[in-house]
Amino acid sequence: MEKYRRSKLRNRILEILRETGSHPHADWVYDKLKKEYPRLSLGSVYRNLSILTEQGMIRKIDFGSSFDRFDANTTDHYHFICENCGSIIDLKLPIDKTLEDRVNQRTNFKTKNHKIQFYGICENCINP
Amino acid sequence: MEKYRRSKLRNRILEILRETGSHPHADWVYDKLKKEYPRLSLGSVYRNLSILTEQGMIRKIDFGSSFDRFDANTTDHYHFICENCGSIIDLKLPIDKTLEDRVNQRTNFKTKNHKIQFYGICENCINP
DNA sequence: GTTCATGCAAATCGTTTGCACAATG
DNA sequence: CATTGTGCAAACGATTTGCATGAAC
Repeated sequence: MEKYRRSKLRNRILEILRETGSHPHADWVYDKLKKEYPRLSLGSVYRNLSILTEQGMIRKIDFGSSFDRFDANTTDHYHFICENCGSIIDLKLPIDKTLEDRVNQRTNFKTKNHKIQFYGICENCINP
Repeated sequence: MEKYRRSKLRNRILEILRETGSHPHADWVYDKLKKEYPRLSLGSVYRNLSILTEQGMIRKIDFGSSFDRFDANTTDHYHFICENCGSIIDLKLPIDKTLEDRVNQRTNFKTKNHKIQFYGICENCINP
């Protein structure tokens, strides 16, 4: 009971994504494959990216929600995102700047800042 | 040389955002204020949220880029985001599960996972 | 041959923008 | 009065979807 058939295009999209170290947009994939598949449509790229994501072959980089959220707490803080109810909660945890040191020691990047999101189940959803 | 005048609506939006601990969408703010301002338009909400963000009174919670990005590396890893060229780079840094312990100790949440994004300047942009 | 994948174009949806009028200073 | 804020509706841009045709099995 396979849900999806084999598709050359889908395999190729996965290949392309694996070859590049970057984290491209659908558009970039489309441009990259347009020469190879002159009749390629952007819709098919989106469809296949979504199937590959569902299959766990690739990941979408985002916060889960597709639209903008705003936060009146402008001091630096980490976020907890409840996987059940979707709410985002500010954490009182102190900011750990040593994490940035770890990056600076192991790479040639200059890190200035970082954000953390924790995922799990919030208090309200554990004890309703 | 003030850039913006005082606006009752904008003050009210800021108030609403400060009152709630959550991190609402524009839509939620709109619904919340619709009774108070029956002629309110969603456009004005967006405009004011954007002004408040520019003024540093509130923050937008996002990755900076407005469209979806995909990652063929499905093993857990942290990301480095270059503030100059915008590229997102996978880090080889080990995942630090003790961070989740810190959350679990101080809250009643059950944390299962976390993501980190580091922001700064990448190697290529430091030495072009 | 039946079912899923594709190209194409139209639809969708969150967000932005142009305009005429109201509010601010 | 000069300029910014607002409501309204239209525009925008990334993504999704419906439909007819082509590929997979």
